[in-house]
Amino acid sequence: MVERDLAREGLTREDLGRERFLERVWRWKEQYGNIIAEQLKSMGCACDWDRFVFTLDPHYYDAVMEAFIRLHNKGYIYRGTYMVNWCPRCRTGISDLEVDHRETDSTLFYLRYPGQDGGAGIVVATQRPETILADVAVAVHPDDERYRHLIGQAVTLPLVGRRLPIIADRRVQREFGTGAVKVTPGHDPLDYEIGRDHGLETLVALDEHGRMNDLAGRYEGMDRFACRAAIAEDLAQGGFVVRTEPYRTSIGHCDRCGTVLEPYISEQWFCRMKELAAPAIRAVEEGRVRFFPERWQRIFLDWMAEIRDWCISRQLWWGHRIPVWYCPCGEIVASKTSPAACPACGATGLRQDGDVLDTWFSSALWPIATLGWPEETADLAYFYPTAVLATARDIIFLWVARMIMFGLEFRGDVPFRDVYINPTVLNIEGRRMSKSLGTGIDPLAQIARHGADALRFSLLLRCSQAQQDLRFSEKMVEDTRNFSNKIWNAARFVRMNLAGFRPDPTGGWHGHLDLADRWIRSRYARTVRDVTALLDAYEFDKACRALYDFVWSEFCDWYLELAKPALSGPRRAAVQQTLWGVLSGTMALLHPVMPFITEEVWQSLPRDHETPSLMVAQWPGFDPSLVDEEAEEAMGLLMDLVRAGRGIRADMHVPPGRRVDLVLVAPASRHSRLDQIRPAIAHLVRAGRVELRGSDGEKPSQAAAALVGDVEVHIPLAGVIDLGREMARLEAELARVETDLQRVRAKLNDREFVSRAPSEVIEREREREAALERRKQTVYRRKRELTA
RNA sequence: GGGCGCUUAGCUCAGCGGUUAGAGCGCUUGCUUCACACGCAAGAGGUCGGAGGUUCAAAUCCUCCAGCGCCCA
Repeated sequence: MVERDLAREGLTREDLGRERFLERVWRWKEQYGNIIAEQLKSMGCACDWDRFVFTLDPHYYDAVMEAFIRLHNKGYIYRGTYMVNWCPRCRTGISDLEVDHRETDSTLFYLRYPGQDGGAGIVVATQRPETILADVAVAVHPDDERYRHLIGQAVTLPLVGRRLPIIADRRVQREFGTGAVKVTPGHDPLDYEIGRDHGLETLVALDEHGRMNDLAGRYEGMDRFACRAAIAEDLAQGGFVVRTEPYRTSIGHCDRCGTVLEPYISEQWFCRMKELAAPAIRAVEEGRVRFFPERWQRIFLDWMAEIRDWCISRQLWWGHRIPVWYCPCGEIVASKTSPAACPACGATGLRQDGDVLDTWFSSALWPIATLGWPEETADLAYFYPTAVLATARDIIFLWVARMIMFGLEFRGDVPFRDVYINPTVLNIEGRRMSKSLGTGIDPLAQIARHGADALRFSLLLRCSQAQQDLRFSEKMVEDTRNFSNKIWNAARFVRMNLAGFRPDPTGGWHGHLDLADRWIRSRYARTVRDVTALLDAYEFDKACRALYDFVWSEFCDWYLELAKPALSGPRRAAVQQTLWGVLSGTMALLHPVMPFITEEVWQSLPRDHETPSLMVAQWPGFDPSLVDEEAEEAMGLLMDLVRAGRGIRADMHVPPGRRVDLVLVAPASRHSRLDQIRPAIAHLVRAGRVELRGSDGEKPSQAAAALVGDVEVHIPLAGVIDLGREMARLEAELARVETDLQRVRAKLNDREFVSRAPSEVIEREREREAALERRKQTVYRRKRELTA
């Protein structure tokens, strides 16, 4: 960023000088460096802010130096002249991982290099014609019949006139272009190897800024792309261009500034990876580090198996300086502190290496350096290895892998047990969020508008392990803001009704409980169990959904409605106990997802004041004694009956305010249960009276009806009922039943099904058939009654 | 070129061998019902990307194809 600012001012870091440049970087860091930390705080992330450190802080800096020296002394760090990825804008080498490969449209030039003997010579293909200035040979595959006779001969380099030998090498791809390639060891990694193995000279035609150098003759000083155009033109003029064709290829760009990279020969520091990678691979294979979603493990291992040495030096001014000193006598000293004198010749004033370390080198030490390494601190003993790293997939190789390797190397143990890879947040069109594209969403603005809880919930609700991306828009935050609102209002209702209530210190779970209390406590217990297991498995979307459904569709929609009448009756205390217990516990379950509202609600409820905050409260435990199958079944019946009653009301256009009567017709065996839920049904359907009749008794006339299992729900609508409408309802129901019946019977008549399917599946189909048949008869009877 | 992920209601996604495929949003209808209109109630809406195959049974397993996205070379 600082470099970018300077560029805008027309300055370079050399113009400023090292000291003033660093001053500026620090100023920038002070100003903007904490933005992410502030965002995390706004989002309610419970980080250990007391241990907030920066990798250039003195202690951390020292740890980085220590790590370098140890690896250097082990022989894992070496220096050499190699071809690296060079960014001409940043003027630094970068590692393979920082190369951003982009599919790009280019042009492939077919160039004729005339034979030295005056013959036709050979045609080579290239998409970087400017690099011919550094050509030293032409190579063909030794088995290529087309060129075998030319091996050992020579051609003339167009525009330059240099003699180029024709050599044979198995690394030449026969299918590419003409099968003959120009060899440019100074500007291509493969050519570099070929040149080395054939003892060819390495010529370089570019400087570190990506401009043509003195080797380029009259092109000297031109930018590489301008030169490409100029040379293409000159080659065409000279008749050397046989043809050109459009070509789509992958071109490396600098991942921080987007500049097209050049393969460039320079002296760099490398870290050997083989020895460091082996224990990391073993740790993952043995499950000492686990990935969630699991598929990332494969990707990690595949990459680790083919790991290459890591270019760790950067020609930048900002960072951890490489702790190596050079003496004019040729001695090289690696030392954490500046050596007073050369150990070999005694000379003073040794010169430190000008390069700094790749930032990922210091980042790789994060899990240990933040805990005090290299000292054996109490923090290290207590916290290491940590439990889980949550991060993004694009950083698995850059950071996760290196933390694991360094953790094992320097501390002898993995840095974390689990690695959770979150989905990448995309905008609603499925595009990556990026500041420069303007596709980003500012979390602080979202928080200001809808609250941090809504932002967190809306994101976590979409953190499914099934997907590697998540599409996101402000509308989604708004939707969960509504959930926050729902929680808030439910809590308000509970608080309003808790006057005079004191929580039972024994938990109060076993007072005088009604069906609804037993049901919601049972559902709550299951939610505790499910959510706990889901969070343990990093299934955040499912945990969120379970909580959302429980709070909204069960607690609010049903329990609160049933609590209303009960609160003014003799069971008030038991209902209060349930309201309080379930709501408090639910707030605890929701706390990791929505820390602010849950804390607020929890604090506003009666509680024991020994626990100061929900943050440190006990996580709700699963109480199997609360699970009540019978209550859940009874409540299921109640809900179905209520929905049936409401459905009739809506279908028959009964005005919402109007009380109706309900007649439940059912076998005598169902009566005691129906009797139990009768008041609740009346309340929820807004019925005046709910009457119970036996199946063999008289059915109400002039009524609309629906069927729930073996219970008929009738709503007498004398004078109001629309016979045509009710008949249409019955016809529709009959059609549904008939199709289902046909489907079931087709199955049961299939001999293969009956002989091969498991008996419980067949039994279930038989029961279904019987139930559908009963239903059909009932509808027929209703039709007869209506027309009678 | 190799690998991975995705394709289910208008949108965003669950479901991943066995009842009539679900949710939220959006849509339709009705409702100021004393926690909540950022709400309540009732509804409409899907040949589960395509083609084969395995199976008594496929959205779910296998193969191929197409499209979208990501990673590596």
